[in-house]
Amino acid sequence: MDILEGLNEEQKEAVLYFGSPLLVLAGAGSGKTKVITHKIMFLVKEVGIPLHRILAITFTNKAASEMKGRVRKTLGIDEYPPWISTFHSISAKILRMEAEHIGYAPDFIIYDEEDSKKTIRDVIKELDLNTDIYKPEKIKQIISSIKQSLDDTALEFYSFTMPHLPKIYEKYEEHLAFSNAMDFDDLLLNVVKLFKENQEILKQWQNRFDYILVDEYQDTNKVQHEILKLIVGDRNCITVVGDPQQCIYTWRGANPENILEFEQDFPNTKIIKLERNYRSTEKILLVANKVISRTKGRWKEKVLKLWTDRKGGEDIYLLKLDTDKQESLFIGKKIQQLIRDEGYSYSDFAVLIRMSYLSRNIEEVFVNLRIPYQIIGGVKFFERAEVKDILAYLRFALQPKDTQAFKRIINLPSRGIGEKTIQKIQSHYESDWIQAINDAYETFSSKIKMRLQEFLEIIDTVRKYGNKAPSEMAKYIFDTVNYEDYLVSKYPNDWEDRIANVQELFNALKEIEKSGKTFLEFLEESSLSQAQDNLQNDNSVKIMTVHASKGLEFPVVFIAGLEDGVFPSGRSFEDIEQMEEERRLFYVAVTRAKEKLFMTFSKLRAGYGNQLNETKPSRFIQDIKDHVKTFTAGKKTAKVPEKSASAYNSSSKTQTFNRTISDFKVGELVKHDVFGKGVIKGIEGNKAIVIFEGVGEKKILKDFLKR
DNA sequence: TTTGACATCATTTTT
DNA sequence: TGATGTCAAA
Repeated sequence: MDILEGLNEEQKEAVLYFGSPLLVLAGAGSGKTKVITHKIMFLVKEVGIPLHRILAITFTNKAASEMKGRVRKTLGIDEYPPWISTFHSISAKILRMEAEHIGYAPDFIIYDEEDSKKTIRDVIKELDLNTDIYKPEKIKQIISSIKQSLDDTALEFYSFTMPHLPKIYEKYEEHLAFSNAMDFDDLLLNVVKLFKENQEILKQWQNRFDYILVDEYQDTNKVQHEILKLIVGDRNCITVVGDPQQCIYTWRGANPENILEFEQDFPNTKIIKLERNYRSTEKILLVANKVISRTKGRWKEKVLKLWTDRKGGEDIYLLKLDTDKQESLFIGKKIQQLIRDEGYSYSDFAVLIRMSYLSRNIEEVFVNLRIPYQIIGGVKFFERAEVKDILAYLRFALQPKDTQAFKRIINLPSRGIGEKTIQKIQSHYESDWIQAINDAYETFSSKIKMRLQEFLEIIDTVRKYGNKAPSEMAKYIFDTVNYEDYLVSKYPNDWEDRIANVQELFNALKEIEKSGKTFLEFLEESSLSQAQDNLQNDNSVKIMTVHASKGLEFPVVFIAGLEDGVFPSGRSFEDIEQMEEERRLFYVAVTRAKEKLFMTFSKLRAGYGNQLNETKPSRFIQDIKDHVKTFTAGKKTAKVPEKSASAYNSSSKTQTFNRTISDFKVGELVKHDVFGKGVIKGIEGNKAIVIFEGVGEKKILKDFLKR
């Protein structure tokens, strides 16, 4: 395959540019991943850089593995490129190799969000502080933002209201250290520390890579930026690709301005803009451009303006519904209708939402309508309590320093070991929890001794075989602790689903035995797994948060819940910066659509419990209302332009759905609103197989055929 | 000391 | 809805 095949002028320029740092400002759907893949080809084939000396950083694991596959295929090689990965995975890889230099054992454990929060809660309790002032959630956020920004002024700032904050921070770090654990932020931060404190090691890592590429650069934070700066050094070997308008992770330390300041850190930066969009219709892009042109950001003049030569396109609809149930129902029915009428399949659709809990209604309706769907995001597989429980046993056996794993399982299922016993054990802690139990052992009553003995025996067995046969050990744990009974009594409503999840965990563990991966590698992968990683290419409608939709595209997109307080989120009301991010988020949502775009909002929406609350339409609607067809479902209201409402009604296929029709015969000539003329090839129940002129064969509900 | 029943609370987005 | 905190009984 030719390196420049199928690329436009700007893309070619970006691929071939070499000699100084390159910043590619690439709008949504402008082919930025393509540019990166082709650039890797160029570097290997033309510049002569060995593939394993190229470091390519993507935003998701899924993007990484897709890129790996593509590079492998286009270069016609067998092995997978080793250094295409996410920031977090690469950092973990580096830290495993260099752990000793920063005072960690190489088998450190990665604490997920829940583990970290629990650790902070423990610390706050230990220090006997008031949890109304010292809220674990908030404190986790503060610590996280400090670690992400390499700047501890926030510590001072919040110390006015929380004088013990520095103490909590310090204790939290201590806890992590003695658990031989790192939180997500540490994975990045420790790489910076490692490189800054060990010039020799930094040099070695610089020497490992001849070129560095970064995708989705707009969502990198300060630490990630720092890692890049360190690895690149004073060489000219970096290309970053991104779009400030798609920066949606400022709450994780990213900043749309970072990308614009790239030039300052990397002198002689060449900038190439990709504004030609290959994804969406002109009408969709018009709305997208409208949304983002209202931005108040300082970098307003640098906004990319997307254009396409896919002129026209289908109208974009904005629907107002009475209740959230109706909203879901509309979406479901519309999907079915488009499948029937226009030959779409389930996998062509995505429903985008601002918050994961909005998926519940939609899910319910889809179940009723028998629409196959997949929810991406929400509670992830490895975050499910039952999965974490079993994994915690394995984790603890592997790493008996792991405090959160220990606390999770020591009394699960209940074996009569409560808070006091744990405290006593903790007071004997020196090297790890097993040692602590043994040292505290003699102080306990015979009953507790027995229980601890049982626990230690389980752990001992798992320790012996855990690495070789993790799936066997998972089953062993499941049986020995009567985990099934525990699930049944704790979750009388959905224990079956939960057992199925455990079953799935067994399978996943079996897989690693086959693939030759270690259990530690598996653990690492699972803790760094992302929402998109589970995305399957099956024939189902995808329901996901806008965040999870980053980088994806779909022929038909629904954006649900366009209400003030939902989208934009109520949390963003007082903060201009946050509101700007909501706007960018909306922009990302709109630009996922290739052909059709529907936006919906509901007058009433259920909050927690099941209480219906009145809503206000999203303020973003104001910006786009001239470019979309608005209508109200059900009753017409005065506010809706007469024309639009009637336009919908006349074009609404659902209205014509119940026509009674006499039977068609094979060979009969028919007409269809969308596909035009055709001839019936066969009949299957209420559907007909029709060959349409210039369209081909389609299965169509007879109701939609005319003679 | 531990457990389980009950009340109360809050919900963005995620590596 | 579900997760967490509080309190009295075992």
